[in-house]
Amino acid sequence: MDNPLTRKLSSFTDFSEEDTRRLNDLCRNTDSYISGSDLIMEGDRPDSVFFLLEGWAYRYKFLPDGNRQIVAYLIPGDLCDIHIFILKQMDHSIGLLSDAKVAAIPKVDMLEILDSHPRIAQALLWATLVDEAVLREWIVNMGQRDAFSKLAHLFCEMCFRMRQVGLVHANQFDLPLTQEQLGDTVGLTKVHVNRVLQRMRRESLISLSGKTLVIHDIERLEKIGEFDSTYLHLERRPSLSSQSNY
Amino acid sequence: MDNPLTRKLSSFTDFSEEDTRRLNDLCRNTDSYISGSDLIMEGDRPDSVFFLLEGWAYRYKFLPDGNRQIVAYLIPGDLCDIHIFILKQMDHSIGLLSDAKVAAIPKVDMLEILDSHPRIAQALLWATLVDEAVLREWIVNMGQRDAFSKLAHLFCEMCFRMRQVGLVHANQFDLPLTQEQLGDTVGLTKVHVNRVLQRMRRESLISLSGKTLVIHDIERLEKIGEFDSTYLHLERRPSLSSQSNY
DNA sequence: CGCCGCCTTGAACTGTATCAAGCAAAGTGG
DNA sequence: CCACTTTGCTTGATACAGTTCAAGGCGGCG
Repeated sequence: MDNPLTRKLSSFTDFSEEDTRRLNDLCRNTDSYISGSDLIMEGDRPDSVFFLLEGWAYRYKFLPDGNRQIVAYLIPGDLCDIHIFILKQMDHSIGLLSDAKVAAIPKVDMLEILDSHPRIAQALLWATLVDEAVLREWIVNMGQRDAFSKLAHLFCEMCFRMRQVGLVHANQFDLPLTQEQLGDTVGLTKVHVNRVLQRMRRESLISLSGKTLVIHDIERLEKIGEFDSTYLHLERRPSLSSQSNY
Repeated sequence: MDNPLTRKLSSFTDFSEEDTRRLNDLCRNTDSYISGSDLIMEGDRPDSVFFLLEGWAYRYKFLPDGNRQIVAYLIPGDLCDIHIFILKQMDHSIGLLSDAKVAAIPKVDMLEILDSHPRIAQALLWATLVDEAVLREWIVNMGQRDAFSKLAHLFCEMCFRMRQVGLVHANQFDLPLTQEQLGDTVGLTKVHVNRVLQRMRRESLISLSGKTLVIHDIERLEKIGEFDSTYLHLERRPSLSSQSNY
């Protein structure tokens, strides 16, 4: 019942009994993967949609010079490309940052659900639109903020997203990233990330050790990162009636 | 007939007579806007989908300090958020970079087409997935490349996109941007953009004056920008049969 | 004509990268 | 269970890409 997909999508709409049952069915058959493995590689043409139930994953691209850029994080409740079957091939890879539990939903099942459960279809569409909004906000982050603000913003975003799926307790949550990966996310070197983190600790903003982040002063962190959560579209829309599933 | 939407979407699929006619109908009623005006503002909840027929537009966000980040360019053939009616409000604004001709497609018409013309629906979905891929590539651009490569990459991307809609002739096309706007796109100051452009001119890579960009050596520019067009998904998929419209 | 937006140039400054080394914790294999 | 390796974190010194500030020029437009 209490699965992260249902939980996440519920912040967009209320599901019928039937909807909820269908969503839970989807998550019945799961596979376990170990940290560090890749779910999908650039160039692949997957025939299932992967849906993350436990653990963290990330989208990334490699560059000719061996550098890597992380372009998104996936946390429990997130889907890897609902409509991947439209494009010819993946233009990026998806790797796992922790051991993970994943449900692979065959294309046909996916299509059937999208057809027969408009409310679910709409909620999934909402989720992909939010993903897009997150990409835009990352561009803002990389283009306009200094190192300190960049990381502050990232931490705020992950806190909000993790909270949405019930994985934050007392402003504390899993963040299974190395400092180098943080750097590859916001376009900094690991050395500089290290120094920024130290400053954050010194200023009693956060604690980060092992794979756990504790945010001590979220208001201040939001201010520093110029974080405004509206782009996450967490609030319910006023009315959902009379909406097509597109 | 020869309208940029049809032309763009044709690079994804072949339309039937009926599809083409419907697409052309959409572009029958157009509005003209002048350069500098805003099509949609952050916070709006538009009830039409705007579709750009002539001219350039851009998505942008303002920051508390007054800085601006450009998060996308829209060129003829591009749509502003097909499914905007899913989200509660716009999380960014869309402004015009030149005088423009725009078709406003009422929500109901949009929904009707999506329902009754699966091939069009699929093509539009393809277009939004490409938009998303472009966002990811921009993140890579901002995170991993130096000023010279950033601008080289941007110019290559715009050249490919403009070519797709038939607006490039002899490697020359409209680029109605100030140096400051270029800077707001890739996260540089206008001063530095200026110096980079001068270097590009000195090295006979481009000419840029007025609002026209000429690329003299696209191969070299691609190499400098590490540009690889696969993320634009310009190639046809092998088979389009037996696909749902999702 | 005179103003204003945009481009250009120069000089000084700084945030972040680079390079290099050391250290601690966690695996790994014998 | 201990040596060994690996991986991630930390620190310092130095270098430079890109910023900031400031001023001048030029072309288009009211």
